[in-house]
Amino acid sequence: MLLNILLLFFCHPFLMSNSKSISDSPENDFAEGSNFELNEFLMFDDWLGEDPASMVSGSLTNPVYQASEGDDPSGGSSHIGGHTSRENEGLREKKETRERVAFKTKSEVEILEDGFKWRKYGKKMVKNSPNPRNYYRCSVEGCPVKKRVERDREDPRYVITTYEGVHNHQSSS
DNA sequence: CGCGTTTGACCGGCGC
DNA sequence: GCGCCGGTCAAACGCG
Repeated sequence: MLLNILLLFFCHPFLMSNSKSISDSPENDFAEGSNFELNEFLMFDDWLGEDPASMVSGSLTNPVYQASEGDDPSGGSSHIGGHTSRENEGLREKKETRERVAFKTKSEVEILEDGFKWRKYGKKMVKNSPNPRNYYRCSVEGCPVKKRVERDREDPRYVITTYEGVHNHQSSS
């Protein structure tokens, strides 16, 4: 688990800068683990078109994304337990913003300070969850990074933060 | 006045 | 084709 974290941080520079900025800033009280603790995290590299259940890294057994589609009676459940449209992977060629990382943290607040400036651009109520989902974009002009923040469906104490893309600049704070 | 948030509209993909 | 659903836009608004 720890090896996974180190390896992933090593592979993703923007994650390294995130963790560094958290530990460097003394005003972040949750950096010491008082009311903020990183319980679990999921790592997706080139996530699109993959079965999320197969992407859950090593020792993680909590199916975050499976829970989000568990009991949809309206036929909305699709790619988790049901069919997998793997044949589309061949034709799938998307843009560069493919890397996705999902963190599941235990926090009372949803605004997790990670060293970057974010601008909210959307909010949605998702199906199967009473909690809204917030969409943020990196404030730096030209930076393609987005993130979405939502509360866990069945554990409102947890916050799921999903980063998408790689910063093309230094952290700003 | 500049920048961020809010919030309903809009849009594209997908299943029926 | 229609409607649902997740994601994004953008105008209005708020705040320093």
